[in-house]
Amino acid sequence: MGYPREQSIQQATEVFWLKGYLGTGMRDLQTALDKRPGSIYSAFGSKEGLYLEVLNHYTDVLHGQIMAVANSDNTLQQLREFLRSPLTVDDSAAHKIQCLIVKTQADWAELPEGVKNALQTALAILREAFKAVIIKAQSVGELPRELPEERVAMWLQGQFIALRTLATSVALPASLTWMADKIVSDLTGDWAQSQ
Amino acid sequence: MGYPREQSIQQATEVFWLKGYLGTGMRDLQTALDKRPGSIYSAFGSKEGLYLEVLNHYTDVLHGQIMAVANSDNTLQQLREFLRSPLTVDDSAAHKIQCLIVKTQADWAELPEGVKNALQTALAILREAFKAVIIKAQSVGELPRELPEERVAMWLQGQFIALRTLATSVALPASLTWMADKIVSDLTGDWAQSQ
DNA sequence: GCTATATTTGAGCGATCGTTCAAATCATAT
DNA sequence: ATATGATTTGAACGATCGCTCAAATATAGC
Repeated sequence: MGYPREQSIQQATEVFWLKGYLGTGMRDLQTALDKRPGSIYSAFGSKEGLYLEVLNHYTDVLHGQIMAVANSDNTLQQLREFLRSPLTVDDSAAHKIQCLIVKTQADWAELPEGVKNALQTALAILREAFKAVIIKAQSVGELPRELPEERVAMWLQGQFIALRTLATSVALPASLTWMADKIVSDLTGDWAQSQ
Repeated sequence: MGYPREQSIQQATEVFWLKGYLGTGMRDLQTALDKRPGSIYSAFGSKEGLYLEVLNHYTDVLHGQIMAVANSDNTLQQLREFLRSPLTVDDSAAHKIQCLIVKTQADWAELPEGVKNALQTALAILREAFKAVIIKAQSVGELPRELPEERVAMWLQGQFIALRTLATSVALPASLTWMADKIVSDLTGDWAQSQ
């Protein structure tokens, strides 16, 4: 019975993504999964346990997207499209633009210790994927070799966070795609002065 | 009796900033303000009413800081220091790094309508202040006149958000000040290619 | 000192929170 | 068909949520 578990995680992702960790109640999850509390608790242990599986799945998907950029040729072109891809969606899915990790981080002080640790890990994993993009771009000659990869990776993760956060409150897609382009442009910009 | 009201707002700011809107309970506020529920409700009407005053005060302060940059000479130098200023604090005040507006935005789907509107307004006000910085920098010749001011202002707001968000999870101040410098550098970078 | 007004107190309201668990139901093998 | 084990059900627990309001207290004018 492994399949309904995957399905439950996806349905739970919808709810946590829309309402956040604190904002999501077990009764919201019961409705979304169409399961009664006992089933959910026997399958996932707790609200925290279910969220951790949701977060893992979310991180896996995002990690896959970024690594696809890193494994492509013309890395920067793929990065540009990755940054641009989900900036405009219909209103019913608007909540899926914001980064789920950042969204959950906002509740930091009230989160269970396990969730806090998982968020830190997820951020580090994705930062590593961004670093892989930088290194790949260097290896194909699209970026200079002497970049500080760690810092640029953090910077790029910040750009991703900024884009997704702005996209939830700025209703001008043209401005956002312009910004996505500027990010790639700033990556390839003159680095001598900022070393 | 205007003074204790100011004081209450500051104490409430501490709590909302630490715990977020959903994460803050009336009992947290009762403890922080050292007031019983009736007093708080007669002074502010509701949890939402108190939060709105907190948000206004926060926005005023931040707006003042950004406009001080816009009203200075050597605008870009001041901007650089504004971006760098609060990136390293002692752990007990770590929550004050994150932008309170962005933090509250994370609870979007569960917020009262009045709070949602106030957040949108606050973001727009601060974006306008960032635009004033851009225009001032143009007027003193630190930035080219032909910039798309609206978009650059949005981009700069995004950079601010990214810096403050990263600062809550990345424990390397040197990387963050490096990023602050890069932001100013990217502002003055070559713009011909990204138009 | 006394009265009138403003403010604060704190017990407690109904609703919802995450969670539990005995009982009912489903699945499988003989 | 029937017994056995796995799964699901749903009522209900104690705790906490935002909030109310009659009573107690503080303040001000005369």
